[in-house]
Amino acid sequence: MKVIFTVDKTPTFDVGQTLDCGQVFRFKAIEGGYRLIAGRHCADIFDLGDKYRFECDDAEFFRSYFDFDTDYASLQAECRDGGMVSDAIEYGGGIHILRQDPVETIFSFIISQNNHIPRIKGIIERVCEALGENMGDYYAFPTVEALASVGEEFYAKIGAGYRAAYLARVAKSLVGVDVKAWNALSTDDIRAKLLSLYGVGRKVADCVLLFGFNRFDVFPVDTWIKKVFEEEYKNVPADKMATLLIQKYGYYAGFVQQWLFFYKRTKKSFDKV
DNA sequence: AGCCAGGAAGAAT
DNA sequence: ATTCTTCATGGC
Repeated sequence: MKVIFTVDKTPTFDVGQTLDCGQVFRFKAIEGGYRLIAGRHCADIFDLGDKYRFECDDAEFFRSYFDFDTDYASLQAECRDGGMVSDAIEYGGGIHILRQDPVETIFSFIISQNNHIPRIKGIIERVCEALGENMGDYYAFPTVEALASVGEEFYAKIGAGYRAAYLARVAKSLVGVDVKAWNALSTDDIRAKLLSLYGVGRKVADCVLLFGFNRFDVFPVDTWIKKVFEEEYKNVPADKMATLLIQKYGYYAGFVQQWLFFYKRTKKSFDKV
């Protein structure tokens, strides 16, 4: 925890929005900002009003992780529709889509299924405390070997519920697999590999594609997104709905999904728009 | 107290 | 190929 750098707060970058839009779970509020843990790295991020001060162990890691090289302003300009998407961008335009580790996102989003965010965070934290390397004042996300060194009983004991069997089995099936190498494949081919993992369906696969592989021609459909489009696509199954929304929003579907998700989940007056 | 949570597997139809 | 049921647990 020795490297320090600052980043401007702009209309297209807000740390609070970026962390709270549901894409990442290992963060918490601290005095004056947030503590974020990603993989084996940690950053304390302080809100200085007009900028953010990052105190971390690896500046290059977090500069890449926060996706500062993407031009969000022109991205947003292309996505504005004068309607719902424009409103969502107006509300959550400070969101950046993080560049997370694929294996960490696989496990995190298996845990997330049919679950609450506070509980998801608790389960992930207990897994890291038990199996991750002690980095001093935090725990690294465990290696797949560590995750595979325990069985279903462990994951049940730390509160994963019926997802315990999924976690144990996926851990063992990923030992020795170079998941990052899947990046060379097409979005559809990566999705097929993800769907072959026990406990990974279309929704979790699309979250991993978006947050772990940074593929934006995906549209994860969950209960909140269903609410957004309930009139437009009523009685359409979630995975078919995802396909329709990808056709509708094209290459930027993933960004649109995040803006709409954040807007619907956090803005109470959304329905009156 | 009940209902719901960023779903998916397996069975039934 | 599509729909229904079940799954474990905590937060609200």
